[in-house]
Amino acid sequence: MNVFHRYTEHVCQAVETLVRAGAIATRPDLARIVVEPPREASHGDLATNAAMALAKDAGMKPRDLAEKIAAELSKRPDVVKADIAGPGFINLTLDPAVWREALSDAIRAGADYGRSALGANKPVNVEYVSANPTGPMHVGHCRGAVFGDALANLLAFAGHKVTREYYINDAGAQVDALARSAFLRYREALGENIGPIPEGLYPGEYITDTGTEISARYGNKLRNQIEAEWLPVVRDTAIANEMARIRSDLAALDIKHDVFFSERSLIEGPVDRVGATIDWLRQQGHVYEGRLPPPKSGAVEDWEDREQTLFRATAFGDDVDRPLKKSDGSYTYFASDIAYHKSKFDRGFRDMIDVWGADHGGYIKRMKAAVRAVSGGEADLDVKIVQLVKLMRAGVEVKMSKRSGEFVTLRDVVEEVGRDAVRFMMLYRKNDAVLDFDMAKVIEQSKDNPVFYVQYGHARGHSVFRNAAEVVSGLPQDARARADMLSRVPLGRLDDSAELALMRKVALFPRIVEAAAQAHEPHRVAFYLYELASEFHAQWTRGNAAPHLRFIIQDDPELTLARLALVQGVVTVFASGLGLLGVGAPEEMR
RNA sequence: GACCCCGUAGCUCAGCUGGAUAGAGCAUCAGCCUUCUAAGCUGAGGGUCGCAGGUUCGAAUCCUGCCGGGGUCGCCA
Repeated sequence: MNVFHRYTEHVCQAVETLVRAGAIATRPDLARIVVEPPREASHGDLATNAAMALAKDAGMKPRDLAEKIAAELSKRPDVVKADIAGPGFINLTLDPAVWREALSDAIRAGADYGRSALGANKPVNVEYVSANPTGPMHVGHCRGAVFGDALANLLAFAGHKVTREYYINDAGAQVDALARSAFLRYREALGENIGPIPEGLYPGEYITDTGTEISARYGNKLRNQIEAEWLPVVRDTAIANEMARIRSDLAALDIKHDVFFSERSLIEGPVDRVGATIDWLRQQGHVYEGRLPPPKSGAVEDWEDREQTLFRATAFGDDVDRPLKKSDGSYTYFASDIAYHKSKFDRGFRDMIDVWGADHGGYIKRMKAAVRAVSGGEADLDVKIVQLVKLMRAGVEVKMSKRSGEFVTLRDVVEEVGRDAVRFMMLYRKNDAVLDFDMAKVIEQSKDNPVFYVQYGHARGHSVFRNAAEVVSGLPQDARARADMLSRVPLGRLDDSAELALMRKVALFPRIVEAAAQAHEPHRVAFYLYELASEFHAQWTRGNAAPHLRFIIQDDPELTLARLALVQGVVTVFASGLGLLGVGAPEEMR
């Protein structure tokens, strides 16, 4: 159990004791109690808002209540001091042994340090990427991919049973356009001059592969067929090829999925699950035939007022009811998506997270409404929007144009700057804020580059281990053996204030993991790691001017061992935290 | 016109779901290398948290209304 949980319990116990003794008249609700690091280090080790949070329930003034709780907490042998400050904060100064023990615990836990049971093994479905299989992934897809992947890592680490899912949009007009584009390339492969690719089709060169493949497999056979005959054949091959390309792009970024879910399978499987879902909703009274007011955008020329099949989204918080069928009788994208989310519910997910690009923001309300409807209010959908990425090179924006097919692919970026830089920088920003991604800056080996700065912290720790072998003769080479040894060394000599601060920072990691998982915000881990790196580098450099603060003290193996334990704790957190982000933790910078 | 995001130091951004004197990096200025890698560190200056109300012991954080920037509003996905 982490330090913060433990002291939250101690505070609760103190309050319970006071209630039993009659010092507090009414039993307050303890859930609001927070134990956190104080704003300023000078305030002590931990701070709690307990007195302020409970004052109202207890019918007491915050500071009066604080006095009593503080007095109770002072009785603990590990509490050196319990001060009251400001409006009623209780600041605890702890015996440093608490932090030393926390450090030993961290080392002992190793790769599992920070792992939490918060999720109670509850299933959660995280859907991310879900790019159309109509072409290579471009940088725009990158952020959602990395975000979703890191969020899934984080939730798993925080004790959820995570399923990572990709929804393949392999039905609808876009993949038909892909098929037509591939058919042109097929004719081209057979020697025909196809001229320019018509408007509405995909001009990308990449489709020639599929054209060549089809010509090799079918020869002239498809050429004289009518579209209804060749289209499904060409489409299947084209989609398979594009999905293979996407999977390979994802692999380059180390993005993983457990389930690739085909939209087409919902419609063309053994049963029409979209139709079944609509029928089911109709039985529940959530689908009806009706008319809609025209769109407000004013840009719709072919608007046609007609009676159509509508989902009663307004009953679940949306602004208007939403169509489920197009005029040609086929399902709208939304209809499929409802069936898809119903499938998630039927597969046992009560917690769903969808990661979407900023351009889909207007779709959130209706999807949440749909999930409410198909789950009878039992399931919760959180939609995380990742904002645009502005691609830069040395401060100059890299312009991309969809029309000319001139866009920077995900693969280009990964090849230019590396997986680690892409992943870290995509996470070094809140998901709903626009992100500038400078390809020149992220490969810079300097403190201005957060990726490097954090990785260097990890490498620097290992550099200490390499150098320490001369002073500590018995220091094991093997990482596990070393950690095992360091988890047992006496830490009493770690008494420098900066060393204690580092120990506190290490002890904070589990709390960061839980908060980030709860908020669905992996960027918090990235920022935390940056702060940890900052403190670690600072402590290192202090050793320049003050040699007695160096990690390795030539004639003092005992002190050296204690400090190596501190380094081990820091390194453990770097490795663990970077692992959550899917960023490598190198032992040497080259 | 409606809905969604954003607005915090000159710049780029955090701010732990309502707590203390609002933080970090860059930039500026003043310092630190015969070292456990200076690929780094220390210190200083710099803010009416877009504006105006409200909720309460307490608001950058929650509510309402404005202002500015971006996105979306199609039988595209």
